[in-house]
Amino acid sequence: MTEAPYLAIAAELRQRIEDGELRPGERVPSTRALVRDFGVAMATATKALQVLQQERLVHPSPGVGTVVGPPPRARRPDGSAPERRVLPDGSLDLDRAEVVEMGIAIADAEGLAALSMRRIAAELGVSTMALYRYVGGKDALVVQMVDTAIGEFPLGPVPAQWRDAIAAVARVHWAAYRKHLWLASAISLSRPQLVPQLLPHTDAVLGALRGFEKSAALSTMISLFAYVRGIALVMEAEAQAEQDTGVTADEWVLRQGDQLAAMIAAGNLTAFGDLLADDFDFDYDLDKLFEFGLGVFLDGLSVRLR
Amino acid sequence: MTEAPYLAIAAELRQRIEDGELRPGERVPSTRALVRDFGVAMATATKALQVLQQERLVHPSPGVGTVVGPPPRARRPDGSAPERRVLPDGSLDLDRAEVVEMGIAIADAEGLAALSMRRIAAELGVSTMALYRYVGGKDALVVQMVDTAIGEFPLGPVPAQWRDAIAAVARVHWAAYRKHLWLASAISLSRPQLVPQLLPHTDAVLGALRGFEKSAALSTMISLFAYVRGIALVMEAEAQAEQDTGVTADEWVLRQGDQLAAMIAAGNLTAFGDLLADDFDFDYDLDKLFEFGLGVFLDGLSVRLR
DNA sequence: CTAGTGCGCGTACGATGTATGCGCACTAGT
DNA sequence: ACTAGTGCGCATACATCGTACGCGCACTAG
Repeated sequence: MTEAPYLAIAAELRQRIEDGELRPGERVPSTRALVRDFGVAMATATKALQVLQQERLVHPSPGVGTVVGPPPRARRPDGSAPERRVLPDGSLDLDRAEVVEMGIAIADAEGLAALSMRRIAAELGVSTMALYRYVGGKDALVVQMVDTAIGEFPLGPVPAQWRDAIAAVARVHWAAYRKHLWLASAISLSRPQLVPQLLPHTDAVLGALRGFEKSAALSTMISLFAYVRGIALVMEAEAQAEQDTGVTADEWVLRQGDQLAAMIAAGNLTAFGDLLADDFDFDYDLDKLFEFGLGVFLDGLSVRLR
Repeated sequence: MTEAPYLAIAAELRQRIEDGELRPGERVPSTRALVRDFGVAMATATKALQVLQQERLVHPSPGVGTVVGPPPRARRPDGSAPERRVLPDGSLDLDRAEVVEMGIAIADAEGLAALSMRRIAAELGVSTMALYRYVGGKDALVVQMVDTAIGEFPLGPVPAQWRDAIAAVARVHWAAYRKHLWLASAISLSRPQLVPQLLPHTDAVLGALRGFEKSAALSTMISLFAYVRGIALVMEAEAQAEQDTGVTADEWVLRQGDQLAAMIAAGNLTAFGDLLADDFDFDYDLDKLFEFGLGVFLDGLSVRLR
């Protein structure tokens, strides 16, 4: 799930193209040639070429082979759309969007753990492997999901005051996490892939802090996002636990109360004991919690950045 | 991996014991009886009884059955330790510790993704299923790993000043995350299970904030831990990516630079562009980053809590 | 000695992500 | 018109996972 067999072939071909060894118009080795030369299977070679195609470095020319260079403007043979449409430029974004949307829908409803390629395929009424024509793999799919999920929450006009601006970005982030509970862990799981829709957010924060030292601005941004995601993860864990066990946090405390009390007594955890002693009822409102932490962070920034 | 088949049986029996329907000294249904009555397999019944045994609600009496009540003081038949020792009280903590240690070792070296029951078993030179006698399942194992990993970092004396106290706890946490890169995501993944070794930490924070409003103290604690884990996740992602791809963050920026620049240009992300424009070199030191954010947070608390 | 117990672990099941290979529609060249 | 060769699409199959299952064993009470 984290390996890369066909990517090596793609990389090699890409190198050859960039070095000018393969010039535009020339034919890149056919899938069968790749099969022979690299000792791999047909589909692996196909996938390698597919990668380069998505990068628009090459394009297939039926009956000829795969040639170097971007695809020509599509000739629309008119009509004959095979149920699922293909965009004018030959890319397959429309179907990809469908797959990604379905992924998001499943993850929203049942969490990232319930997200499987088979599940998506079944839900869309297509075969499992058909998905791989649109998304490249599960990891890539998740990155796409993250990107479009964040894209649902555009920034809007950013306030002039740096403090308000930062708060606005943080709240947008929070809103996204709140709607898509899986988002927080998905962002951390997917390697530091480029998430284009995230760039305006980082830009807004950096812009708001333009007056300050650069390293401080960068540190601030990372800290801020780390904090927001941290709280979001708390929220996700709570939601998942409740879904899995059917027990809310309050009920859990009630049920585990004895064990907890015993441990508190055993470890003479006085402060903890005090907290539970008087019937103090902490309402587990994560929105308030988030705003509290955000306020603290911003106050701290005011001090630090003068 | 997240279901509970044998636990239902355990719960039912526990209920019967607590209700007094099964009194101390009486025999709980034998494994074979459970197999018959619940329509499950032998091992499932065995596991159910094992659960109650670990809770010390029942104990096995060879040749008789499993009887209600805590186990008697062990008779040591002396010698005859079958290679792997068993503790005097009959528990199996020693071997469990071995399993947990091995899990930690693997996760430390290759990340949580590389952690599998088979792998642990192979590394220990035992059969896979033998592990289940000591740890109950992978989820439980991970919780154990988290607990002992945190346990490696005891608190020591907590400073008197609330600010210093909180900082001390946060730094201990950070040290733990730093040594065990998998810890941050493991804590979030494992359900809100009780992690005993964590209690002193929360207690220390709550104790330091005793003077303040209770809900504020609790919010502060959660926010603090969320922040620390958030930064730790950034660190983990970076480490994982580097291990998987063999590319450091700096190299990545260099390599992806073009793509990034294109996106910046396309989205007119001016602030971002400025940052990359002059050859500003952000040294990606996560320790400094962590301290920066911690400082901000503490400054903010000073303001908020007066 | 026997009948019954719990224990330990080898085997096997049902998931997963995805590499593999086959049949097909298609086109360029003859 | 025909053939040889292409890329495409998907059904099949594999490796890996967590762990439920069931068998054989050592043991003890009667």
